[in-house]
Amino acid sequence: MDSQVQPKSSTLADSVFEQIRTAIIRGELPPGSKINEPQLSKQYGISRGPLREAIRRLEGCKLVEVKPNAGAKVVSLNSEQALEIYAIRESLEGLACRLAASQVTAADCARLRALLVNHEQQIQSEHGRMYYQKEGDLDFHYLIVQLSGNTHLFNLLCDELYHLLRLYRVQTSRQPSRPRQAFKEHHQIVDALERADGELAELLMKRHISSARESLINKFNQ
Amino acid sequence: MDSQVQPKSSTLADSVFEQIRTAIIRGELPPGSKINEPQLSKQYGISRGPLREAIRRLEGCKLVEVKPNAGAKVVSLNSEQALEIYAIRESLEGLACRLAASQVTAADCARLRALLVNHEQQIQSEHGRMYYQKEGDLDFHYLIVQLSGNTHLFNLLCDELYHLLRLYRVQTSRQPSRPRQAFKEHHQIVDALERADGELAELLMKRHISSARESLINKFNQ
DNA sequence: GTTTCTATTATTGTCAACAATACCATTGAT
DNA sequence: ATCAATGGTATTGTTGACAATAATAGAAAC
Repeated sequence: MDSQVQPKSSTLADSVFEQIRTAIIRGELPPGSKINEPQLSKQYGISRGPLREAIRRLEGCKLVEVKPNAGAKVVSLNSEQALEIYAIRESLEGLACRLAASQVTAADCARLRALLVNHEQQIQSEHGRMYYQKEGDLDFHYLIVQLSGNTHLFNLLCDELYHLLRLYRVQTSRQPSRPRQAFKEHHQIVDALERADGELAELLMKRHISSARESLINKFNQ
Repeated sequence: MDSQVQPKSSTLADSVFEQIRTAIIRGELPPGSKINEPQLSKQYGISRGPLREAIRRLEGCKLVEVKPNAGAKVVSLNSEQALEIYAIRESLEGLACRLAASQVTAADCARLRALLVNHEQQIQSEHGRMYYQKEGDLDFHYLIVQLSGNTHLFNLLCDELYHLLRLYRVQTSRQPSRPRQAFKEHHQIVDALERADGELAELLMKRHISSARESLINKFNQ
């Protein structure tokens, strides 16, 4: 019953924290499911001490909710909450674009272009369904946030909000939408970055994410 | 040596988590200081088990950094990191204002005005130094974020970013600046909210926070 | 047959002891 | 006198056991 072999992290709590987190993000621990301490401690081959530390850390990351004397549950997002996060994401990624525009190098832009070209090939080979689906889309957003140079912004988006949104996608197993359109918008954003036009880059990114949010609204409105 | 009596929370880990967090925010546990498990467990009258859970949860909230086999330290922000957070805050509070503008009631605006009037009295009685200093300033920002109706935005700002900034202020024991000007800007923001002018409210709030950031830059540039 | 009460079980919360690692000071050598 | 090595001490990491609470199933009453 013991499934994974831990990748030699110095402390068990840290190691198990990572493992549970990826399990949650992958959907192996579905949203709303209860976290059973004896079962998990057996599964990972550790005692309940470090396991509980890992759970408490996940609670701090808002990936699980723990009620006294009732245990921890994987957090579950409804549509409104997902929209709330989209609004935050729109604002923050717009900021990331504006910051990135003022300091990207030509090499950075080349990397962004390369990402997009690579993704486009996947689009063609997969008949346009793969781009969003396989999270290749996120590579682009990750890189831009990284290029913003704001470490806290990076952690906030990539270490928290993206995880939460992934959680929601797992939950609704929602299909990718408008891949070609998104691809086009991505290129326009890089255009703006190359011209060091921060305001435009911010505007385009906000509009881009807003479109994604709109399509999400339509999805559960019909 | 046992200082506080815990306010009867159901689980010790939760109770101690709160206590340590407020101790950090108040500066009783200064940034960079080491967290000694035996000492704290004695101080709070609990064993190391729940204490470590609390520490791990603080780690998830990014209030402490824990290194394997070396223990936990209260997180310490340098000026650049504080500026990073200010940039995030500017973006998010702008969003909060835009959202709030579309749904505030007259009663909400009245509450905001009442807060400002109350603060103004403190300004006069304290010769203008108290407004920022005593964190009365934050009441206003808290309420606006709350009125945005975005729960995740509220948690993010009020439960994480504000705490981090408070930490920085404790660290530099920085004095309040430009209280009267801030007071004026606050009233202008409420003006915009009353007119349900989301765009203006967002702009004013972003500019307001940007000013605070600028004054922070000047402070450590001279 | 349904409901309520009780007893059993499982799970969570807490603790104290043990193991392992890092920190520190003293000692010895060059 | 400076530096390296070594031993002791303090702190962290981990475990298993115990206590307390909640969940569950079964029996008795209506």
